[in-house]
Amino acid sequence: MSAPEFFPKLRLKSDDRRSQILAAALDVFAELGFHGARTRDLAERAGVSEALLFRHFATKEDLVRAILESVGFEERIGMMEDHFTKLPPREGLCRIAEYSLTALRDDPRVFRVIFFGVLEVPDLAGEFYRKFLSRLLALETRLFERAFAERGARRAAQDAAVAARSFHGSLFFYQMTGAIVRIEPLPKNPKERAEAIVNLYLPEEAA
Amino acid sequence: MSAPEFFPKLRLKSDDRRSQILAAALDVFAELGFHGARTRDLAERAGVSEALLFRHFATKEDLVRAILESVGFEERIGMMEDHFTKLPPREGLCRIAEYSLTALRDDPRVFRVIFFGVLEVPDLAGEFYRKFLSRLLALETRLFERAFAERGARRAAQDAAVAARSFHGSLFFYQMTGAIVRIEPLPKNPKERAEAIVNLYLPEEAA
DNA sequence: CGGCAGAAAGTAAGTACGCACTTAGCGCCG
DNA sequence: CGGCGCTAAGTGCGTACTTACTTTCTGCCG
Repeated sequence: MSAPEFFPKLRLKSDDRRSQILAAALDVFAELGFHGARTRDLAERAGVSEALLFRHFATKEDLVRAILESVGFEERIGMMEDHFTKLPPREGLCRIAEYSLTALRDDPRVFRVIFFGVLEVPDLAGEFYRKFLSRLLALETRLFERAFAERGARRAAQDAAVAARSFHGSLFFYQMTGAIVRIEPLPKNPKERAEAIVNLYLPEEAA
Repeated sequence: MSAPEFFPKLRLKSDDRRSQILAAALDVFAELGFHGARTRDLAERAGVSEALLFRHFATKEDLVRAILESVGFEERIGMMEDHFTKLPPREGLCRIAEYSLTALRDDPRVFRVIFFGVLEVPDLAGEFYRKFLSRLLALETRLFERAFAERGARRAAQDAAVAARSFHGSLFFYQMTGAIVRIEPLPKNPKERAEAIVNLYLPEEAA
């Protein structure tokens, strides 16, 4: 659990305190998971009393939800949909993979909180799928459809859906082992690895 | 939680009772997760008192460990290593995929317990990686190495490791969405889907 | 075949403690 | 001086695990 952060005990504006608590909570939830994190830990890490914590967030579950909200998935996925759809499909997929691997390297905490949340808070699983995963899968499926079409129409439409799921699973592997099991080392160079992964599905030489 | 099972209240031999408790626990842990399952639930489902439960398993954590033990991973993976290494690499990979998808369809509970255990019981993550995942990855890597070698030595050795991880991730996707999120439907025909997945990595026509 | 001792299977009723969440009130800033 | 930020000190409930005790089986001796 380490020492509580050493904030000078200032009086903060409500919003500032709120986001400071959120930041601390991201840390603690990532380390300990939802059930593992005690409200005491959360308050301590933020350098405030438990009472204040409950003034800002009615329940512990609300706090996780607020974290996931603050990450801004909706916008991020929207942005991906906007930008990557236009790209050549191969590149679109590279960008998705690179984006995922980079985010993972830069801050695995977010992935940990998601995994913990999805497993430990039953409602969150479906919510996450609806708001995020299903949209990403749809985007990936469209990209694969186009990629397959470009290389001769040998493949059925269903193949693109299967490819998208397998591809997304590949990214999953890194998220899971990098953020949760934490034994496999994360790829040093996300861009390079992203291309290597896409190459498995859409070999360059065949282009 | 549903009604407690309707076992006639027999006196059982220690070993029989033990495995009956294990069976019930598999059910409950799969439904509720490690923290979510109360020892009360576990006892109720098995139709015995909590005291008896603790006579058989010293702690709740021991009980999960015993479940994972009873699944017999060590033997299963050993068997895979023995049999699948000899096969043509493409077929070996198909069999691994098929095995995973079939097991998932037949009893997702096991996968749920693993996921929950790995996330909620920190020690279990490393343990699981060492005993199981790393060995499977090694097997898959060897198969990819051979497959790549057969099709002209264009690829570096590292590629096989990346391919194995991506491939395993693809299986992961189904385990995760099938067992945890439970929105995506599981593939109806595991064998067919297994081949479709392997095809993405090693297209038939190129053979 | 009793019958009886001792082990093994089982339980009802705790216990102690950890945890999410409250209450009642203090003091600083505008 | 009013209200906003903040806290010390609860509260009560849920839960993993125990204790102390009863019931049933088993094997052995006369």
